[in-house]
Amino acid sequence: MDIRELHPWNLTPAEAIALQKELKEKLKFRPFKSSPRYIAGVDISANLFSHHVYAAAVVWDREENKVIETAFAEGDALMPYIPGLLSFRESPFILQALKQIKTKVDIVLVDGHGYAHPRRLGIASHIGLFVDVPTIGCAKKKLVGEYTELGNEKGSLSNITDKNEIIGAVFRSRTGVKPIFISPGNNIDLTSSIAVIKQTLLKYRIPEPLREAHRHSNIFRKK
DNA sequence: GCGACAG
DNA sequence: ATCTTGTCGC
Repeated sequence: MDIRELHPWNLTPAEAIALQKELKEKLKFRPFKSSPRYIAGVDISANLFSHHVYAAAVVWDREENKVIETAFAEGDALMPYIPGLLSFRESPFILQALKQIKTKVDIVLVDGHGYAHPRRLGIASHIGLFVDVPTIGCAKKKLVGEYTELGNEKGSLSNITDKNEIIGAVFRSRTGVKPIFISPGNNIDLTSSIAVIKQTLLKYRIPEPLREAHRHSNIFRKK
C-alpha cells in the first residue's frame, strides 16, 4: 500500500513530543460506513531488552476468515520504549511492512492506542497520518484516562475519559477476560471503531487481525 | 514529591 | 515487549 513520507523519525524525545502536538491537529474523525472485508493488522515483536525489532503486517479476509497476505520488516529501533513515544520506536518498521502489502485493505488495526494518548497521538493515530485508509488503536492496557469498571460479561462497554474529553472505550471482548482498549486512529470515529473491532472478534480476547500479526511477528523473530 | 506508565 | 507448565476458577 502507499505510504506517505510525512517526516523523519530520528528525533530526540523532546522533538518527538513537539511533533506529536503538531501532528495531532491533522487528525480527522468521521463515521466509517460499511463492513470492511480486508482488514490489516500490524504488530512488533522483540527480544527482551533488545532494540532490534521485528514487524509484521497481515491482511485478514473477513469473508474467508483467514489471513490472505503477510509482509515483514526488521531493524534497530531509533528510540527506546518511552511511554507516550512508542510510535517513534515501532512505526518506521510497521510502515515498511505495510508498504509491501499488495491487497487493497479497507482499514488498519494497530496494537496500541490511537487518540487515547496524553497528547492524543498514539501509534495508531500517527500511522493513520501516513496511510490512506482509516486506522484503529486496540491496546491491552490503559495509557491515560479514567473509566468505570466493566461488567464481567462479554459486550460490557465504557468510555475512557481524560481532561473532560471522551478519548476511547474499554470493551470486554469475552466473558471473564481482561478488557481491551479501543480508540480511533485517524479517519474514523470512536463509534465506528468499536463497531469494526466487534466485527473482527472471533473467539478470543484480541481481534483476529491483531492476534495474527502478533503470531507472525513472533514466528519471524524466531526464524 | 508521588504515582502512573501502550509496547 | 518475552519466558513458560501446570493449575486454578467458572
